[in-house]
Amino acid sequence: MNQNDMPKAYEPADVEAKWYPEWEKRGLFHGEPVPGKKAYSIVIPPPNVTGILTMGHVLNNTLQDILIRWHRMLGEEVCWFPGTDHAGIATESKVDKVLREKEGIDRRTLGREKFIERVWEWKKQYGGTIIRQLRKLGTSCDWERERFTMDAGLSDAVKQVFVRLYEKGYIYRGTRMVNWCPAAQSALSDEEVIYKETKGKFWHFRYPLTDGSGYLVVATTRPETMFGDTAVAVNPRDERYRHLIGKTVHLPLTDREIPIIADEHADPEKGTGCVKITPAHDPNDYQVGKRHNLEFINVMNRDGSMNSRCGKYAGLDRYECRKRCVADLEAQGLVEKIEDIVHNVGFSERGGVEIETLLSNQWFVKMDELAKPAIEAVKTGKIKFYPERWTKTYFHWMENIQDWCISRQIWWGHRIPAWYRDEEVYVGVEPPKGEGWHQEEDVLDTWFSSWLWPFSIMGWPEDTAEQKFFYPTNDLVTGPDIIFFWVARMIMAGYEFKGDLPFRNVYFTSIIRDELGRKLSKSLGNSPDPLAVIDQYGADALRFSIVYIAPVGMDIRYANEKCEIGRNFANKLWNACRFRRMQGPVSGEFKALSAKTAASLTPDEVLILSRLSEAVGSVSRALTEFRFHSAAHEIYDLVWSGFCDWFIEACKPRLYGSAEEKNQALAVLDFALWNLLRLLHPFMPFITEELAHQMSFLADGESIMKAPFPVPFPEILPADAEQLSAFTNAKYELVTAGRNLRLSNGVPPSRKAHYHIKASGEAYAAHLKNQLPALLSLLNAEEVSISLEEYKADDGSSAPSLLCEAGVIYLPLKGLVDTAAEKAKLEKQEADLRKWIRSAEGKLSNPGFVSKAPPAVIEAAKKQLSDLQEKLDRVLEALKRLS
RNA sequence: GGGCGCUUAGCUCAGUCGGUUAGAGCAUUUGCCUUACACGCAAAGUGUCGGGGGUUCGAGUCCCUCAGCGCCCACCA
Repeated sequence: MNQNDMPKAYEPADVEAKWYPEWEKRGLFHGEPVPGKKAYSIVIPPPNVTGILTMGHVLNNTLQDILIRWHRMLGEEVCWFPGTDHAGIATESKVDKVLREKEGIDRRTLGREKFIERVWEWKKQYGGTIIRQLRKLGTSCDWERERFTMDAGLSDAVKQVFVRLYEKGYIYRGTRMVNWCPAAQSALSDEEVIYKETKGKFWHFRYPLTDGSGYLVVATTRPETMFGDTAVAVNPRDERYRHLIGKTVHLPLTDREIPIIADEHADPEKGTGCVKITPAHDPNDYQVGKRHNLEFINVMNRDGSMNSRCGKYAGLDRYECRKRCVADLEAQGLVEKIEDIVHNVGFSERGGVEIETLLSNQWFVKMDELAKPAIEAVKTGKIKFYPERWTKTYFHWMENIQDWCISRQIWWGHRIPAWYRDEEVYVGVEPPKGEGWHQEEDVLDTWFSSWLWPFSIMGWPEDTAEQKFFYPTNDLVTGPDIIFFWVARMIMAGYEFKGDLPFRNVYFTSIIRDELGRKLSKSLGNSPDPLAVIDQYGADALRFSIVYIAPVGMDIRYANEKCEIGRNFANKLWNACRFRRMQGPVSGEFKALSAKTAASLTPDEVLILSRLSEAVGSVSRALTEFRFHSAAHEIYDLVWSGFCDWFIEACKPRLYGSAEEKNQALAVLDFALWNLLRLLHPFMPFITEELAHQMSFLADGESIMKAPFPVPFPEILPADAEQLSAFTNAKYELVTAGRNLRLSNGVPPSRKAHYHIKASGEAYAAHLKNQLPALLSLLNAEEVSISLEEYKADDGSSAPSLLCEAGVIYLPLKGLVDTAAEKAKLEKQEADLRKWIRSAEGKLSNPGFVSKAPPAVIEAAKKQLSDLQEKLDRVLEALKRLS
């Protein structure tokens, strides 16, 4: 091993390409049921099989990998179950689009069977993209257990669940108002509709009374639905219209007469107070229609065009129809006025088009009974949410839960296991015996397989060792946007089918936005490609940066340049190790310091080891509480500031000193580095593995993945560690002051300086004298004299000085000193001190404080005041000397 | 309309149980290629903790209130 074989800068690409296949080859990601051993498991939120890696996935999977790697190092039997989701509508439209563009075939001309074959082909060829990309990130999923929601086993689980719920009476088929997506030509669940503020018109139309006595004015945003109107409603208490109740109006553009009815639904404050009732196309009108026994007229085709009930408008697209209706009504003088309004309009989450609410025959799941244990689990804290506030969102939804529309009029998905023959309906896992049965054409909502994921992935409904050992899983990491779609439903499914919760903790990640706070989206072009970022900065850099910048429980503002944090940090760590290697081979004490070394620790060593031991504890605590970001900050600060800036610099003279000093310094460096690498490994897996080998902490064939996670080591530290650390910090404060003096007085860095320190007391003086080599090195000084006396120059020249906890540091200067600047600096110190003294005195003279504050706080305040006064005296002395 | 969150340095954010003089990174200024690192080192400046009120010996932190911003749910006449 020689010092030249580590490049000056860390080069991630080769290191990542080397280690990932190695880890996988050695089976380090694999988890196996080991009865008696502590289990730790996570199921991945399965990305869409059509998906490509986004920054959202990066965050999500990095956090999961941190947890997984951490627990693996804790010696638990760990398994991270990966896989992908068949994503019904998304995949179907994706493949449909590809077929149309590349081959000019429509899925309908292809037919159901052929089309599904093509989707499978497409899935085989392109479906693994996101899984390959996840490997680049370093995720340690158990790839041997990769599953797909349409795998045979998972499809069995879906059928089982459907049949069980049907037999329990929780699944039913019925004609109800549903959300209809004209693009997908399928029903959607309520959760798949997103409402957007949209500019629209509020048209006021005249509906003539059939008795010729005038007209009513109804206001609507959807003129084209008027062909489905079967009444006009007014509020029974509305004086303006009471006399019209029971009469009829002529529905314009048709030859129909419809009644004027009284119903509370009509709001006198809204519009004109008269509402057209379209029971087949509006949820409220549907209720009104039921109350008044109105006719339900569906006026639309599956694709959103108008049907034969619309007379000459039949076949027109809904928007075209709207235009023509308005024009024709205008021509007939039936338009009273047109207002501009902004209102919320529902769009299909996937298709991006305006949805229709319409009456349709669909399959539903009754949810209220399923919700009960799931609500209870979160209420009692058996399942915990982080951040906790998401429980409110959860409870609100769960306590107002609606039946779930699970049927979809598409082809790609789990076909509903129901068969029809004439009026008979058969529901079962296997098709019915006998002739004449045909299976339900509809497939199930994608989430109907996702909600079973935590146990279907482990082989349910078979009774498997995996379920016994790994179920319930421990933690779930996912975005808050799918709390209803997925999290809530998994909890319900867990209790219903396994009789137990699916996971104990749910960590909701931040949502990633761009630098301006906008959501990342393809159309805005502000969606960075994680693979390009990995190429540029390295996977570890991306992982670390995104955790480092993720604010707790809030959205992340991400920009690629922020990956410099992680890249620079990786480089810093790399060079710290490179420096260490230049000093010679690894010592035998990296795993545990010898008693001899521990007994002769220098104050600098005591400080860094104390900090390290504490950091190990607080990083572990932070991870337990899912405070990833504070763990990352802690490690970053420890490595950069504590270890590199101070400790390495302070130990340099010892490395060039006696053999005994050098060996001790190396032992401590190695011990600290081996702890740091393991502490950091869950966050930056590649570089830590590489360095552990570069440093020979590990032999060939070993991996840091299986090395024990560090534990605090207070037993190594001396009894007076705290005091020694305080002295050392005070020493560093003097160094900073000395450097300040040098810079502000223009002493070039190339020149070795001379300093004098007037120590604050015997204890400080002894400590500083004892630490002279480190002081000289840190100050880049030739000489530092230490005494209890202030500095006096033989030739009468003066010396600027700065006041610190441990004493006053002087930088004697031959020749001219900028006394004005010196004086100004001292005067500022004086002013600050007086301000703080006033505040301290004020506090101590407050009778309330003295009588009510805890004694320790009062003592601290007294000590602070006397320290401040002492410092002020010294500043005043210096000022006197100057004038 | 209901709920949740945010507002701290130029920017992005920490700030634990209410307790010394409110911190970090980036950016800025100054000096440095000092033999691990210029993806670096050293030093410096920067605050009405959104406004107002209250509780308390003591409030960035707890309570009330107002304002601005964001998100979720409900609401398509």
